[in-house]
Amino acid sequence: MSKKSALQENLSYEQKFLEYLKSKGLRFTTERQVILNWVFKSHKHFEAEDLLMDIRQSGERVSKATIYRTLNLLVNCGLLREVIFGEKHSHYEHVHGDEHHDHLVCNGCGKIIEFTEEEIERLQDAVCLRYRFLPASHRLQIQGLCHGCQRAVKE
Amino acid sequence: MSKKSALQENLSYEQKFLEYLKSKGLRFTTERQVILNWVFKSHKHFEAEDLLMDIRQSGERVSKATIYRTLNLLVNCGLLREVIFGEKHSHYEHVHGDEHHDHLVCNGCGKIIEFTEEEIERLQDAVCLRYRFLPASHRLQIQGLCHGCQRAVKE
DNA sequence: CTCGATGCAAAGTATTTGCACCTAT
DNA sequence: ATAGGTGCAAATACTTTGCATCGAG
Repeated sequence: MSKKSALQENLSYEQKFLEYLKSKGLRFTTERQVILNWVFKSHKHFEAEDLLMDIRQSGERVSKATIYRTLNLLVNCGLLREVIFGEKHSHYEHVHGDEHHDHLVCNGCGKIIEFTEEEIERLQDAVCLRYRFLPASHRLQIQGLCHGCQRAVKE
Repeated sequence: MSKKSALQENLSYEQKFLEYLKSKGLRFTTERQVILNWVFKSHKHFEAEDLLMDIRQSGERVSKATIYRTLNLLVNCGLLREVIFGEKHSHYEHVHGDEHHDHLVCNGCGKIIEFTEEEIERLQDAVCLRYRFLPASHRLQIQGLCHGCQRAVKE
């Protein structure tokens, strides 16, 4: 299993999006191209507003409505996942193949730590089996204080 | 360990709320009394809107603003927990002592199945230890199809 | 050429807030 | 008496939608 280069990854995102659009009879517009590029330019979590700002600052121009419409498409085609961190607006992150991770959310500084724990995933499947439930996705997030913020509180 | 009667439980909720209010120099008003009664009248998950409707239909009168303000108090004093089911508005459920459960959410019929899995809780603590993270609360929810809805899809 | 896409502004939701009046303590 | 509380309506924050126009295939 060789690691894919950033370029290859980027191409595969575009590939996947193109296939999705074609399968639904939708079009690959300039705006969708621009948004796709920005979404996959960094690997951080982001919000619709962040994306809008970044694109505006770069000089390119896409309306807020189109941002929202396109983010929904990207979620539906499996390139993005919506992760909720307790705030009222949506946060998004990239989906990489089958890899799944969960989040530790610091109530102090807002930092988000990603972790994976195979055993928890396995136990979730066991729970689903027990209830004859067919899982499609899941979210696990633990809120608390990161190491740095614990020390800040003690002082 | 004897089971507490519904009456006893209800009293203990009121007790806890009263103590919380006193500790913060807040007042126990008629409106807060009414809301408290309705919140603990049933054991189901509910939303602010549900509560407002129920109270209005009963003939008692509390404004929407007061509902929201009081729900926040009840969350802060540990009597309610906010559970998020992917919708844009908040859902609440009762907190019973230390017992914690998580949710299976059916994308078909909206049914919510509660489950507890000690081992998952234990593994979460292990993860926190690994990252020197101090957990305060967590949410795990699995979305998918319940048994009934799986059959409906097959047909 | 045709139908889907875009931008804009208006409409929705869910929740919070400012303020004048009210009431528990 | 005096903070804190309440209702109301207006304000907010995020997201969706209607519609006239635009552009990809």
